[in-house]
Amino acid sequence: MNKKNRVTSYDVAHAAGVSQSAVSRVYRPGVSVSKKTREKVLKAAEELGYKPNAIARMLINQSTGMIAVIISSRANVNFPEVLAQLNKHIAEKNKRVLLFTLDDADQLETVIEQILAYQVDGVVALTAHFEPDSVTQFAKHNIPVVLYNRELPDHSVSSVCCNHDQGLRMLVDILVNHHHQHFLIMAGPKDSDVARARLSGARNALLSHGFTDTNVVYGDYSYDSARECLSAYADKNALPTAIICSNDTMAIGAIDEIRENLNLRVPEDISVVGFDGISASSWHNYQLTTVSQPTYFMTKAAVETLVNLIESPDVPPETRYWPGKLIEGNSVAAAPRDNE
Amino acid sequence: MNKKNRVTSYDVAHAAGVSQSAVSRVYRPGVSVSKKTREKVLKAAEELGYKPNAIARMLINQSTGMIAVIISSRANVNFPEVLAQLNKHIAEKNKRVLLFTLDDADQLETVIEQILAYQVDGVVALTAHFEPDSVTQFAKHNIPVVLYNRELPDHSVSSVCCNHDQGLRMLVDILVNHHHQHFLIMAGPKDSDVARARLSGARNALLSHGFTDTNVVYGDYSYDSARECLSAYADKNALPTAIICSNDTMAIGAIDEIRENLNLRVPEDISVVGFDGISASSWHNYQLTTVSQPTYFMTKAAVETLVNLIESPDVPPETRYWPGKLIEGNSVAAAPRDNE
DNA sequence: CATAAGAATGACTTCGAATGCAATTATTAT
DNA sequence: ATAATAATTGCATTCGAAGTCATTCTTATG
Repeated sequence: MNKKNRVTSYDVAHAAGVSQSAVSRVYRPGVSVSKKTREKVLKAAEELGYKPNAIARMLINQSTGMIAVIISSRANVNFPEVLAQLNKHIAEKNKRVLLFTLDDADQLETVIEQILAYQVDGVVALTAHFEPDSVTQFAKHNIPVVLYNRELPDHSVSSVCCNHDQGLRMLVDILVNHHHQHFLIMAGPKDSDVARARLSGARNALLSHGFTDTNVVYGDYSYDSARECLSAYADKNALPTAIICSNDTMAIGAIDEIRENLNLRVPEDISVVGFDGISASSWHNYQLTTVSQPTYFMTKAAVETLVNLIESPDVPPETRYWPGKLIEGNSVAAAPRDNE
Repeated sequence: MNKKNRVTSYDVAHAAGVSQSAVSRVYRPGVSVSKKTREKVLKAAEELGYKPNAIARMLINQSTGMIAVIISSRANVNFPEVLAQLNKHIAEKNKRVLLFTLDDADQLETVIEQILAYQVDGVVALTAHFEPDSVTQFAKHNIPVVLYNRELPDHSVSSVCCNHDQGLRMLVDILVNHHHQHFLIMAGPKDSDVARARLSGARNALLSHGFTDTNVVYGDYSYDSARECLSAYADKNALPTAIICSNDTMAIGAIDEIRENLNLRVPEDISVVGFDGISASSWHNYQLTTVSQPTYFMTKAAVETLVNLIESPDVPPETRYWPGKLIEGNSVAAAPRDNE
């Protein structure tokens, strides 16, 4: 035993009267050891409280079994769920999550250094502040990367994304079917990839119905920002009959602002749609029409893609899109007549 | 370079024309190296893309710089915030989070084995399924543990907890000051420590005002469960004038149920209080009177206590309580008169 | 200029488990 | 019983960085 009184394979070997190799072999599956030795070793290990040292094992195996997950703490609402599910899927692959937070660009270098130092088997990036250059760094060190809800322009890195275009098309179709013609897009922060994807999804969908130049206001995904920017917009513009919000939290903020300060009704006067399918979206007062991301499948796909890359580094990068699921609430109604 | 084409200190040493020891010294602070050698080494390292291997360093240093954080995925709502902040504070101490999920008791052994194998420097446990025996196992291996919002009966392990008793006393005092006399406690799941602490806090506070035998219904912290159990309760019992909910999500559920199905007003007919201070609690329709946990300080304290224990293992276990912060909303009003 | 004191350097060993190889033992066939 | 084969076992080495120790090179001082 050493100073930290850790029990090593040598201690067990000594106690069991066998060699260190024998002890090691008992803990490696598929290696031939006689019942007798195995029992002696396990008995001694039990008595001494021996647990194989994963660090030493990593060094010799050239594989740590650790996956770096990079998140930004100011991420959108469904991140806890995503993280928990990622963790679960990674655990099922018998690997572990090493967590890194990346809040602004100047931490980038430090975080990457650390990830490289820890010799992780792979990286899942859930963060916006992650430039193409960074990805290259990992590539240089042969560390597979999967982006979550983010894609690079050249698709040189594997990604798993929700199909925001398709989701927004479903929402816009519903609004158009309800004869809406005057829209407002409430977008998320400009530096978020997801927000950008949803904004362009909304624009594309509207365009395909012939609506050009729809007005856009920018919030920061929060309830308060939604109320503020809608209030500011209402001061200077004619109100739309339908608001397309880039997430549910802002949609809820918009609904409250419409009802409390604009003194109008939802959905009778203004229809509102969101995105994400957070639990609050189904609460009595809101009952949002929204689209939920298939988080379970997306996280599962991300982990599978990554593990695949770890096992076969030559698999080319793939981008997997998952369709959102429409949740029809009660926040959309027929557009009020223009001449009312 | 080896098969994974990792660059080692030997490669750098060779390229720089110095010994491996020299390279190592360049990366250890406070060791004497001449400017000349340092420059040669850094130049070679830069060219080769050398990053010190943290795994090898761990092995020789007998310290991994990793903190195991154990969470249960079905944890309460503010877990993402807690996890993000924990991670931040841990990163500031120049350590890393290794994440483990513990959803039910039968995973306990596996998770503990893995944590021990990974030679983490310490453990932060945010989970209910964590028996006193488990803690003993870590003690046996000299791994410091800090419990978050959980304490052992014998206080043999350090804990950082929100003072739920004090928080509920503030809430109950407000209700009593508003002349309420008929209460209902809506408690969280029976197997959650936090839920138990809040239940007993509510009972104690009521008792101190002379109210005994307050009725209790049990939800699972969710919106739907709140609506269901309140609805079931209302079918068979006289309604209280005040409902004390063990978290904000249930308080919101209770409010919606009161308004939508019991056709009563909040706060005029029934007052409702919550706990947690989630962002939805301040939304227009709810404006809950609630108590928020000082998450920032609690997570900071947890990390500091743990790091302390890592550096000085003989520090005795301490339990630190943090007071909740009262948020006065608009969900409490004077109790309606009995003879109304 | 000689010498002591100090700084810088490299050879070698350590951390703990895994594995190729050679030696040994057990098993099977003859 | 004996040879032939297979199954175990232990020795020695490996993974990559860090630290001990002895040695060499500087620099300052009398």
